[in-house]
Amino acid sequence: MTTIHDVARHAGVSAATVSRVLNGHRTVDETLAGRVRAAATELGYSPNILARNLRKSQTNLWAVIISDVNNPFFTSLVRGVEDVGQQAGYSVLLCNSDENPDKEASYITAVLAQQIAGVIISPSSRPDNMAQLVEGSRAVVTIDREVQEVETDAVLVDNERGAQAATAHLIEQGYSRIACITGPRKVSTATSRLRGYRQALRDAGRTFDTNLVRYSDFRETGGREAMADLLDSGARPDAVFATNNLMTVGALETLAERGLGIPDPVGVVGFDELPWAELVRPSLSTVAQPTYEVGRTAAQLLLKRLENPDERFTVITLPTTLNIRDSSRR
Amino acid sequence: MTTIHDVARHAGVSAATVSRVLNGHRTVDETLAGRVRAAATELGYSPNILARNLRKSQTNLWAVIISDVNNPFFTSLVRGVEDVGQQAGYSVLLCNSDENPDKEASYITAVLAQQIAGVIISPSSRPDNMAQLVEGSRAVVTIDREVQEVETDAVLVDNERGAQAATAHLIEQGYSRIACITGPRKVSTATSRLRGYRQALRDAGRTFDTNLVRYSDFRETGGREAMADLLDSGARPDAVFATNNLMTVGALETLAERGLGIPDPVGVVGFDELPWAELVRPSLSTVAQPTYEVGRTAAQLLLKRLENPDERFTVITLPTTLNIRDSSRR
DNA sequence: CTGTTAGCGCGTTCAT
DNA sequence: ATGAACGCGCTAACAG
Repeated sequence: MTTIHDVARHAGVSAATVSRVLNGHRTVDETLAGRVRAAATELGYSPNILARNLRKSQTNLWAVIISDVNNPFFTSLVRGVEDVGQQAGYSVLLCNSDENPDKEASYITAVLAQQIAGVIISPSSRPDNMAQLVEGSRAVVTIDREVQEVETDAVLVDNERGAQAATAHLIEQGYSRIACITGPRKVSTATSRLRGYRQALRDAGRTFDTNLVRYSDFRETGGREAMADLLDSGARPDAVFATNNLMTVGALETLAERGLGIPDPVGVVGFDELPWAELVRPSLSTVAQPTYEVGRTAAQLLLKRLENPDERFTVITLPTTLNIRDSSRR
Repeated sequence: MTTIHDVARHAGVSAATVSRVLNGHRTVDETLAGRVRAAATELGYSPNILARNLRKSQTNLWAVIISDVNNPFFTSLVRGVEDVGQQAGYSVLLCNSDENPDKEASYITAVLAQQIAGVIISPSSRPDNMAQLVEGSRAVVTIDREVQEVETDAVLVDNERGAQAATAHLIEQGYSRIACITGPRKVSTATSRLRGYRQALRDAGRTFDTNLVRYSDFRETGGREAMADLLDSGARPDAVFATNNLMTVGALETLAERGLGIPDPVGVVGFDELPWAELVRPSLSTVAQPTYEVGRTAAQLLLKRLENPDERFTVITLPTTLNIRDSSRR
């Protein structure tokens, strides 16, 4: 392994000068700099990242803490992050919190111990985790979900408006008893989307009926059970708006089991795109999020924050798109 | 930040002793060890991983280099790796080579520079990348695809037998002109699965017709185009076996566009499970791989290799399962 | 069994 | 503008 000293000796300068050249400090004479660069390539020198990390008390790593790697929403997002990070010389650590605040907490501890340069997180329901992360980390960008208690840069999507559009569309198609399966009460995406649903009902002069609302867990099983409960409870829904992709899948499964047709007698719109929404029969209407863009944007915010730690926080809200397909069209 | 010296002073011992206690070297007197542990917790000491990394010339990181983060096959696998790695104190870096050997090469360089402890890789078609990785890295486990030129621990699935079962099933359902859409000629999964297809035809006394075979790229678009080409070429397939999930999706899209019914007039079986194969209509027959298990097993092999670098290489082949659903049953 | 000593390779003072 | 010297925090070799 060739070190900075080998290069220095070979170029006839000091190690300090080599370091300066290699880090682009422009206070070095051009001829010397040339000699250093020549020596470096000749010896096949590449810097020891571990030594640099220790010296700077910082890695060139980013962490992305998400709640489910198997959810295509997150993988596409991770890819956006990775493309930007890679470009800027960062590697991306993937942390899968599994919607479990304890697992999240343990990842946060690990991230702090590793002296990760920047963190992108879709926070779980426990605000003190976030507080600890923000406290101990130099750069944090929140994605997907808002956390009231802690201020950070953030990239969100317009959940309320998306949910409203979805619900309004169901109303406009003539559905009258529209149910909503939403996520945990403490997760902002669940409440925003529920708010949008409620707003659409209000706009149409409908009453908001809590019998038609279920709080679930953003998972497939949860969606399945919520749908079953809606059907069994006497609420008699003729349409359902599910506030994430996995719960939509669960709801579809229940409807299929019960032999209920889609879009008649029951219409369905989901939040989040499914990867092969066109292949599902009937094809599935969804509120699509710009997932890759969310990742890219978050990564760009992270880069900015690392360059300029004292700037004011930025919150970017990206729009959703309503994709009307067969499951809600009658 | 409290260091090992602070703890040493507080416990009235030397820094070396503290280090020994914290790393479980059992040559320390129990009373001293107790004092050290007490001092450590009292001071809220946590070791500086960056310093340890430099000293040991090794990180506590694993890298997983895969060809497509958006493919559910890989995300489930990554999760298996992560669950094991996390347990053993490793964090997992996700590297997305995108089926692009250049991207793969650049990740390999990065991995070597970072002094990553262990690497799990689904290799692209360029063997010298693998050679370089194995040369410079202390522990490498190959997954999914074989590489002839380089020997490593490996976790594979029984591709040939899986493909054979799928094809035999189509034959048994009475399909007579069974096409195969497979992957790149240089990727072992593509050739093994093609071999299984061929074997099943031979077993049934059918002739192998190259007009019914297409080499594609394991992607959705590739599958779509290959299917279109099969239909347009005059090969008149009445069934198709596609050798990965994304190409299966592509093939289904083409069939839908052309208004061709499934399973009649065209039967379909895919390799790899689709996340919501049951929701696709008609539901999709597949050869399922134990993806999570592949990840777990690879991670366990990696742990073993790190503990015992000089053992002989292990190659584990896991079985597949044929899930017969509606797309191939007539 | 424990303490002393000596780096790991780098970036950054502080002199010159 | 350049070099000498120092230390980031830890672990491993050696000595006792």
